Amino acid sequence: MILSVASPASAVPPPPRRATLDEVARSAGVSRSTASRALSGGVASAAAVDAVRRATERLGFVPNRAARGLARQRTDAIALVIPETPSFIFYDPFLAIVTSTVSAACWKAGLQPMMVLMDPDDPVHTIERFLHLGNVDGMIVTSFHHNRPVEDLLKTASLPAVFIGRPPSGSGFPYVDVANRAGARSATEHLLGRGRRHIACLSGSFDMAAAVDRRDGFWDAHRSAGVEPGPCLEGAFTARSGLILARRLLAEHPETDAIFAQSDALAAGAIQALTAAGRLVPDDLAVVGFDDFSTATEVFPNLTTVAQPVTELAQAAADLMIGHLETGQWGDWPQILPTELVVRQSA
Amino acid sequence: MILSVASPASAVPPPPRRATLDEVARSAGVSRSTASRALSGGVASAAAVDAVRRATERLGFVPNRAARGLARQRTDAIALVIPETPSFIFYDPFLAIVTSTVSAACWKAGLQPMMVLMDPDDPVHTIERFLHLGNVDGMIVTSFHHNRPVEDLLKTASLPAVFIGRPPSGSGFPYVDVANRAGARSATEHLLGRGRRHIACLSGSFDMAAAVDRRDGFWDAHRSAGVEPGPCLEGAFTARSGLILARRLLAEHPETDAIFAQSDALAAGAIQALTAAGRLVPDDLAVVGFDDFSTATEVFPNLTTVAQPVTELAQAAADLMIGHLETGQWGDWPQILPTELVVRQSA
DNA sequence: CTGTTAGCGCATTCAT
DNA sequence: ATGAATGCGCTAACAG
Repeated sequence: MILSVASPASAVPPPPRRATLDEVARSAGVSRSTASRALSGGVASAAAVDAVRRATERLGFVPNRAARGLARQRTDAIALVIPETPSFIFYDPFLAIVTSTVSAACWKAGLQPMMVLMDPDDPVHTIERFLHLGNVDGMIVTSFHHNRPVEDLLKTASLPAVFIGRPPSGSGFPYVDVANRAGARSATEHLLGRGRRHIACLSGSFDMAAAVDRRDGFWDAHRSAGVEPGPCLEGAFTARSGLILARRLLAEHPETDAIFAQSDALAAGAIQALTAAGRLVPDDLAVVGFDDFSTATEVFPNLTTVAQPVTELAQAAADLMIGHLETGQWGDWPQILPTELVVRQSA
Repeated sequence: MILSVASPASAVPPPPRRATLDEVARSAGVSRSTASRALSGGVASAAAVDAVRRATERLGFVPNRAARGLARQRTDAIALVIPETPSFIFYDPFLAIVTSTVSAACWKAGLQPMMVLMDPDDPVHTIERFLHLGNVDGMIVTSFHHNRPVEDLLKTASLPAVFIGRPPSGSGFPYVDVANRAGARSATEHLLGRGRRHIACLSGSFDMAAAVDRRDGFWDAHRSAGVEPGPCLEGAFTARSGLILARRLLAEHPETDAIFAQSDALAAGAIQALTAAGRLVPDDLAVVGFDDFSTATEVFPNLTTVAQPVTELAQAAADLMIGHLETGQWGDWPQILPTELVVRQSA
């Protein structure tokens, strides 16, 4: 009786040590190499494959990643590099979508995604060491700001890399992007089509390619229409920035009758400033955003905005990377995905 | 000449193969084990440490993670498990903050964070195999819905785990959480203090502990004040849900003069519905949210809301996990972090 | 304090 | 088609 108290049947779980390939092989009555082949699709008799498969299930075998990596000289892991200060990452739906999409794609392909947050101001020593052969097989870089040290670091990593968003020209990195310029142009044309003639542009930081491209699209539309473009105010892609820039705009350019904001967050901030100043949207000032994230339908009035296919973008980047890892070749790039103007209430 | 064309000096980059510990040791004139100790802080003479350090820099040595993991029987990686459908993850600032905070904390501690997105509806076979000894040393679980299969899966993983947010009662997992109940209570009390007597609650799904706790706090405040609580409508923590629930509320409970929304997104959706219906916020209906994410200051009127310290929460979870990995012991838990009511315009 | 000796778990030659 | 042998790069006893 005492014994059963000291060690009831349910008290001692089976030792948590995992089964090894060796044990599977023995249990299946084959050699380790045969077991290895059977599991990884090498040559093996049907009988062997079956026996190994059953032993695998019986023992709950799951291959050890480190061991496999050591032997195969690859990690089956890829880094998702985001050179951005954490405080921004928090509030950026773009990065959230990219992160989860890339993650899902990697898992599906048997790769492990690793998020590498990389504060540009930090001593990036840890990450520098990490981004080297032996830790990951490749990297996907997004939210890249023009920044020489970081660019050099990525280059010396001598790892296959693909960028989400146009990389610094001449860097030669494969990349995918959305049609920022065309999208901005269509947004601006929409405004012009509604008879607006004093359109301002609220821009993200010009150290990012997206901000530059969208500004150029804004200018393109004006040039084609023969209309003088309004001012282009540079800030960040945030609501706070939108608030501040819009206030400045009202003060310095009171004739403005429309705003092209380079992000939904910028637009939301701008609308807030306008509303607070007693201006009606879209009557007094029309506003169009860029992104079509959830903010677009959370603000009032709902945002007319340029929808960008972020999920597809991230998927394309992942596919490019995965393809390269599997074939050693790069697929077609750059892939430029189309945007679409979504007309709601704000313009 | 032909030879030089076939292999110009600049065409063949130095073999990208990394230096190994062996080479470092040889270059430093010591044995491999001494080099190993010197690098990982074991016993070694100052001279040896110095020689190894220099050789390391000279050769650009970076230790191979897989090899180290194999030898030490630990991976120095932890999983951040998010059992949530991707479509939701996209738009949840809570998860974004948790993700980046946990990531940063892990990197700092020399651990590699791995985001494990886990669609509850998927055949989770891949992940099931992943969450086992040999792939990660532990896991941090967040955004947990009551879901038996997933709970069982996490348990059978027999991995150290810590939850962000109260886990299913009786599960025994260490966890950290915010004071949801007290926070909801203070929000409701604020509304009562402004003379509101018909307060409704817009709730997230009750399969999440946070929704239940916040509802209880809503009731607590009413009970203490001797006021009959208004209806509690269940939905999700999203803006879309807020829109729908608020419409229903207006139709079914027209006497309502205030809303406690269990998230900022819910509040934003509700405000939109109210505005569309011609109700003034906060005059006709006061609204208070929960979270204090960026939405709170992006909507108009700005949200009075219960701020929750998500960064600290995530940090606490990471610390708990890291501490366990280092000492084998669990630190104090549960840690319940305080919330704070932030009064703005909406109530 | 240091070098020698064994593995860690798996993939992959090479024979058979 | 299969098994035996070898090695991936590192850590951890173990003697010295």
